[in-house]
Amino acid sequence: MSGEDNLLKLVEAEEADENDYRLQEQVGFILRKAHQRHVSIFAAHIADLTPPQFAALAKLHDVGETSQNQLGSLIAMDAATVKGVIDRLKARGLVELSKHEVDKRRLLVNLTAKGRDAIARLIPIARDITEETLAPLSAKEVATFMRLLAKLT
Amino acid sequence: MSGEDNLLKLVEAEEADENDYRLQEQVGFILRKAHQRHVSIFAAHIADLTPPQFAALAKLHDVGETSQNQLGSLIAMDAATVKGVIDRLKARGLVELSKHEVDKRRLLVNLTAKGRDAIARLIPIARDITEETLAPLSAKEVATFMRLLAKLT
DNA sequence: TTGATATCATTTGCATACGAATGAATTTGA
DNA sequence: TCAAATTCATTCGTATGCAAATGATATCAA
Repeated sequence: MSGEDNLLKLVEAEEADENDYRLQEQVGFILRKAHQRHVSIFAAHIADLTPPQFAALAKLHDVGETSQNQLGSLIAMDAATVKGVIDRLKARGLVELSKHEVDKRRLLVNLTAKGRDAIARLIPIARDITEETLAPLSAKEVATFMRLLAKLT
Repeated sequence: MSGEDNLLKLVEAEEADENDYRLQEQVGFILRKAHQRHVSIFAAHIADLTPPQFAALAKLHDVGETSQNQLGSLIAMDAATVKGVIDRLKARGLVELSKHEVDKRRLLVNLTAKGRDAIARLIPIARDITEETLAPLSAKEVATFMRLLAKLT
């Protein structure tokens, strides 16, 4: 085999490599689609709340009063994002805000009675949403998938 | 055991059920976090393009000229979203638009020379991004995870 | 004590993401 | 054929999501 042949093969290999890139098989692309599907299932069951809004209420229900930023870190939202979510929940009377007595930087967030009612009503529905999202998998597959997905975060 | 006891147990069971809801273990919540992590890894490797923009270029590189909506369906974006993405790629000279000669409703999208150069340069980096995203998993786990993730879409 | 750091929150700007409404062009079907 | 339905694209409104800049407060350290 000549040197030219080797060079040609090398070039072809590189080009094949590039032509071979399959977007549909990349983890980021599928992750984005899986997330979209989940959001769509969520919306079909809970029309008046988004997943981030639900997450904020569920976490407040779980831990009680917290500061806005602390809540954000508990539900994986940066300060700018959590502010918008909390503002909208406040506008709807589901949470209420107050100032921290000691640390004047902190903005405390609490569920209102209406917020507590809402989250109590929605949690059983949220279970259905989880179930429907995972419906394409068998019970065993669900366990495997959740274990591996958790490793990716 | 009295009837009151049974009723009490039932009520407690329901409340325990609700108190037991663990947001951090729900597939939607973890999916959102996994997606966030991927986007962050992507941004660390490719600063001047978002994942959706990259997806549009990669798909155009793959299939060649298509209509805007067709491209959207290939990369899982609705019409409103894909318009914004393509507008920004056009503004940067990475794609060009033209009207379909026969079907005057259609807006055709093509890579420019600059767009082709960009995607050719970025595809190897995109492979690194996929690899880093999946780095917490072993090779075997990657195969399992990708198989199950694909079943969810 | 006080100056440097760090934390909490807000604001701005940009980029998805999608429902709903609209308009133009095409296709279908009675 | 022609009215109804469909498709393609655009626009508007709302909601994440994040980087960067800013201001107020709190903490740390020399």
